[in-house]
Amino acid sequence: MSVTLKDVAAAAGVSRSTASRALSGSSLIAAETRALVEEAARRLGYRPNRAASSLRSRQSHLIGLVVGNLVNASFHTIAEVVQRRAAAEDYQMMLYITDADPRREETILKTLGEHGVDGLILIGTGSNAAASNALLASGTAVVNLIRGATESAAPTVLAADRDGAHEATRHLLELGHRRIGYIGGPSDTNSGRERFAGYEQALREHGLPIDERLIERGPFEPAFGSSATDRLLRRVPEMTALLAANHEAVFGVLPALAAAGVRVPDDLSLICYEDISWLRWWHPPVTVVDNGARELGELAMDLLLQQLERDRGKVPPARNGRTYRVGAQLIQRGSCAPPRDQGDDLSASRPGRDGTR
Amino acid sequence: MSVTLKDVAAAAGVSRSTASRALSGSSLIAAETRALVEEAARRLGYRPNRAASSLRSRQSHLIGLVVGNLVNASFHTIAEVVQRRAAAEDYQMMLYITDADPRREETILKTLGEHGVDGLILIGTGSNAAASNALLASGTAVVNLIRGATESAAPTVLAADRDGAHEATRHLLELGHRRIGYIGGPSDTNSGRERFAGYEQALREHGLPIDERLIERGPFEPAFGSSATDRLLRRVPEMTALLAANHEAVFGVLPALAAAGVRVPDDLSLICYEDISWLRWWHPPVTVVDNGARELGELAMDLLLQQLERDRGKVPPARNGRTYRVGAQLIQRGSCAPPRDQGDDLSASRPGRDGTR
DNA sequence: CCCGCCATTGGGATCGATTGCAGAACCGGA
DNA sequence: TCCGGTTCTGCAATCGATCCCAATGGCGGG
Repeated sequence: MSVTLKDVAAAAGVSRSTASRALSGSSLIAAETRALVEEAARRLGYRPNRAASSLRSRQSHLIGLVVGNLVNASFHTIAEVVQRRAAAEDYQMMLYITDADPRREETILKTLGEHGVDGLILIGTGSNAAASNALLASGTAVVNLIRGATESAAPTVLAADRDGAHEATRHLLELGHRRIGYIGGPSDTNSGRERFAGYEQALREHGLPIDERLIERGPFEPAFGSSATDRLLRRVPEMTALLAANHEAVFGVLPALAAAGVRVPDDLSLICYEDISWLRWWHPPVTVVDNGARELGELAMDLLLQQLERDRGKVPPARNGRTYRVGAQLIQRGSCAPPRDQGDDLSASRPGRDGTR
Repeated sequence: MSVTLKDVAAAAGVSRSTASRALSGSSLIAAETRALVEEAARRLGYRPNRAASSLRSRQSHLIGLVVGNLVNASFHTIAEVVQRRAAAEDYQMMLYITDADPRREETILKTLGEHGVDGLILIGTGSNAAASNALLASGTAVVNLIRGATESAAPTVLAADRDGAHEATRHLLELGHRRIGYIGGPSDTNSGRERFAGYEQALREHGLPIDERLIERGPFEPAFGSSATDRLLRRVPEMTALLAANHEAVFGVLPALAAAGVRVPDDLSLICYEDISWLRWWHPPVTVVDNGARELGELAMDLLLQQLERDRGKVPPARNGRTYRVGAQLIQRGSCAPPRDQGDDLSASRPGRDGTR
């Protein structure tokens, strides 16, 4: 029913092989023949049949992106970047959502195999190294992103979570803060562990003890951010700064602070993790640690395209599980200030706003 | 290199045709033969080659989802729903991002054709009805979502934007508000027009005039929300309620209100459009109009699967461009209250918080 | 003037699964 | 025992593009 290569060949008065070569940019073809075929293809509105093409050539021109969810700002930024890059290189992106469920992830990896994706970017649960290695072995390009799996043979792109948290904490310390609250993710996650380590390290470097009362770690949910904030405020009223290193929790932290009448940065300096566009519209604009979602996506695509290139050249080199890091960046805005005088009476200064309308 | 149907057939001691029929759930096959083949397939770890399958059967088991971006909460909710449903029905989802650029959209629609997607859900720019109709004609199932294209022959699923804005406005009117501000999207968009119409209608039904000074319409950006809020507060200090019907602008409206020291709902009642999970964690929890993103996605998938089913049954019935609406829902939380006494002196009552906690 | 090389082109097999059609096996009834 | 019918199975063609291999034609050098 639709126009096939055979039709184009007939219209151009050449054979199918010649037509194929002309359109696939092969070098062993006369320039004028190519022009002839291209013209015929255009005239007939020829659209190649990808199924046939990938059946024969074993290249699907499909890449898969597996993410935990799309709500997380970093994830959908990455999805946008990957889709854009893929399209530019004539690859199509199939998107999969695991909900952080290893079983769903496993199913997805199998399906990906069936469809013969050429490449795969995996923001994984970390528990399916075997399945992803199987794909690698069968010739699929694989890149792990954000969450590394130790036994994976594929390259891994990680955020510099430890550095980011370290830098943020140090910034607060250098402003003079000594009682710095921490709201983070669970310790069985990569980012939860690393960011906490950065916070700890910075304190230690300043010779400060780790005060458990200043620390709240819990699930990636707004509700947790809200309750954690309340607990911190109640437990340690003399806290002068807060590092909110759990992205989802930030949505609960901000309103909880507002509800408690805490003024930022007058009463409390605040740094949030992961840059979400609207945090710059906050009042005051919030200082954040940008984990570089865009760059993470770009680097992962670079590595994937490299592998893809190599596979086409049929030079499968020593695969390695090298790890790359994308640096974090502290973006200073208006939510941090030196702590006020310690002797200050909190309750006296809180009720009034400073009135700048 | 990998296991093919031929291998399975050999292992089970049957022909390729029989093996194929056994695995594809054909009815003309003996139960025990099927069991035999299935067992062999499992044992060998057979994974069908989708490219070959779709070449022959003309079914790609691929569906496309085209969205403008992934930042908008409704869009990524829809992406999640569609992906989930698709996976359950053994379809794979390819995701495309247009950035609301009609030219990109056109390219994407063509590519979708090449890959022979079985179906397509299009949150379009509205300007490529021709291309999508071409797909429809070539046997691809198509559903338009959120943004309708008048000349499209495919069914369309829309949000009840007019009703939603109408209900929200009426709610404010019934609480006693008379000066209700409106921040909305540009009038060349579907939602921008419809929501404004709902606002207008409600006012008219209450015999109130449309006051241009209370109205701000602009781009889907946080920055616009912020500046629009400032302008409204300055221009009409006696405004007692605000309907923020521009989703992206909400991110600017909330901080702008906080910055201006406006208390919600004491000084101003507030309703936002589109339910974003963390608005319930706001202080106070924000009353919203839920446009039903989840239901929009579900209904679009239902319609798509229906078409897909029909195509398999080879009963292409009268295609029609019927339009469906998913009702909006007012979710009342804590950001609305009756207006305070008109004679009240605003400046006198503002400094103190009402002291809870 | 003939030979051989290079640059192109065409023929036809091939990728792996699906499917129309023909035929085998089996059943019961006459 | 034979026949018609039903149920299941196998053969072989097919989908559309790719690519190995052989063939063609032109041209320069010996």
